[in-house]
Amino acid sequence: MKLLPHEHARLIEQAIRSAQADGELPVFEIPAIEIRPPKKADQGDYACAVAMQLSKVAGKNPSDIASIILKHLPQADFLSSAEVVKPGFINFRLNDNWLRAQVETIINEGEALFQLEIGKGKRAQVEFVSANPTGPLHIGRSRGAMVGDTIARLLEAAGYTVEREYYFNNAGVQMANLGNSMRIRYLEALGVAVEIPGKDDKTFYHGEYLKDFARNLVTEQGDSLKADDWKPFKEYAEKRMFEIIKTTLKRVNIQHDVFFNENSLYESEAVWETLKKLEDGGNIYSANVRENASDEEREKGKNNAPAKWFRSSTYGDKEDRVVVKSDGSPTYTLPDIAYHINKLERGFDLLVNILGADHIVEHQVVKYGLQALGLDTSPIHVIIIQFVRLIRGGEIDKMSTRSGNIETLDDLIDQTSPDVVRYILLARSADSHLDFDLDLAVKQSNENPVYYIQNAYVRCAGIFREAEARGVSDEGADVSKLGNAELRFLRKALELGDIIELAATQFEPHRIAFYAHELASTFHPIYDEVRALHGDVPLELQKARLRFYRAAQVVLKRVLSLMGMSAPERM
RNA sequence: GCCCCCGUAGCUCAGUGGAUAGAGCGCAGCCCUCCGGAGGCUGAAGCACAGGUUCGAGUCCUGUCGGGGGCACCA
Repeated sequence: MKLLPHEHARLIEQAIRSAQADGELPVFEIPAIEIRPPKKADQGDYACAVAMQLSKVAGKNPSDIASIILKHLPQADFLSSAEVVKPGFINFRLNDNWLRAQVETIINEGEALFQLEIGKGKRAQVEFVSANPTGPLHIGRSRGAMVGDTIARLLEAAGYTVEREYYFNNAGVQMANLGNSMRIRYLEALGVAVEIPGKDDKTFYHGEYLKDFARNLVTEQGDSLKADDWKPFKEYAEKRMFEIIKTTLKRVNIQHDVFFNENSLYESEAVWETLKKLEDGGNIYSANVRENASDEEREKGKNNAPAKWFRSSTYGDKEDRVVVKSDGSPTYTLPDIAYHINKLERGFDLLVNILGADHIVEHQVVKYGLQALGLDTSPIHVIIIQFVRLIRGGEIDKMSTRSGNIETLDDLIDQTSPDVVRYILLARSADSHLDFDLDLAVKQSNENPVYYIQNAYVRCAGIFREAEARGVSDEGADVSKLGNAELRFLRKALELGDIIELAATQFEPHRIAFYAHELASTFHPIYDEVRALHGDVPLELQKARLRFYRAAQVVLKRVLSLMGMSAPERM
């Protein structure tokens, strides 16, 4: 299906070239031509402001330029008119018959509606969630989950072959803490007198889930692990936790293709090879404090054994970073650089990484590391997600996995629905903080935009149930009978391709969420106004309108599926 | 102190350097003898402040003020 802004832009470009060939416009380099629907319907269906931009290089006033462009504008089947307006806008109107014919095009394309070719033959990877399996997913992570999965869906729609990846750290301190916590719960479940660490002990995971695991483990293994250290407990808890996380994600339609664990970077020696490469490039030095440290830091670190520092300041960092601690173990940074090297080596054309706002600095350091190794970081795109605050009873509810007082994604789904959770977490720009008002999401779920959007689809489904009961079919319908109301919806429907393109290339999945709402709010008045099966409507018109609702249903379903939401047949 | 994000309607947020800045919730009214009410229509109400760039700024730049987050030999 055509992307109309590109089609219009091509016409204008041809017109400018033609005018230049005729000497009506001077020769200049033609800029990227932006076409978009104007804010007001009476300004046409698409508009172009290029004449204003060209005023200086062309040495003419915008209106004259626009008129010249118009004079040279080639014919196009989708256009009915083009006109020059005040300062120099060129406003286009779509041809109504062409628009009506799009009903059939939409139905034919079906679930592949606006399947684009931007990423044709290219492979993309989206890494998201990537939470360590130390507890159930909480709302903070969930936002990245919805954003990441929706970006993946949009990239697929843009033509990419997409892999969803989950990176987790099963080598670090947190996982050892998990093992220790599990071990304590296991001993507790056995009836051994163990001291349960207090709430302020940040090395202990207080969640109820570990108690459950412990009871299961006692059932499975009895007291045979009584004398073991944390390791088998970590293995057990990790495995169980992942089952839970995967199950939770599946509830909201998310499935990763690859689970990549940090351990494998140690097993393959990639971590140490990365260190070696950095050392070979002269990027590493050994010292007890960083070079250029302040007196205060120097004093504080003077008794430290030497650590290995990455001279990231060479690449623009404000200070150097430790990559190997004085005890010889690497910080998170080193395996993370190794991981990104691994990603780049896997040959993806596009690497999208969804991170929480607390990872900005870390990611910068990784990037400096890759640059130090002379790698091209241009395929990597990082999407920083701002925090989610849970609002309950008008109060801000701070979330932390380790406090035990967590609001999990599962809880949230239980209290609302997978579709509601997906939509609310998606319908916000990643740059904005998101206040998730739990009371509102639960109490007012009947007035939720999610239902408003889905109801548009449900209404189509209802019409077809009724049509079937009455024996009315849309086979062989004559879409030329469709009226202005239906045309309004079709115009909006044809913007879907532009939204997919924009959202996929800019990694802004919230755009599809807002579009979905706009599309629904275009639909509902029409549904009120355009009766398909009413007794007063002639049969041929009934068929044509049914055909229209068939197309509307296709568009609505496509939009819902791009957001990973269901398209229910009934409410 | 330094770094990142945000300041748009009473609240929560959209808005790609273009024309008269949009939605949801809330508020004030109105509409269902419909195949289909988790619906439709109308109204009140807004770009934090000050400079700058530009033919044109909510959008870009600088500063001020306000809110959130980050500044470990944690991950």
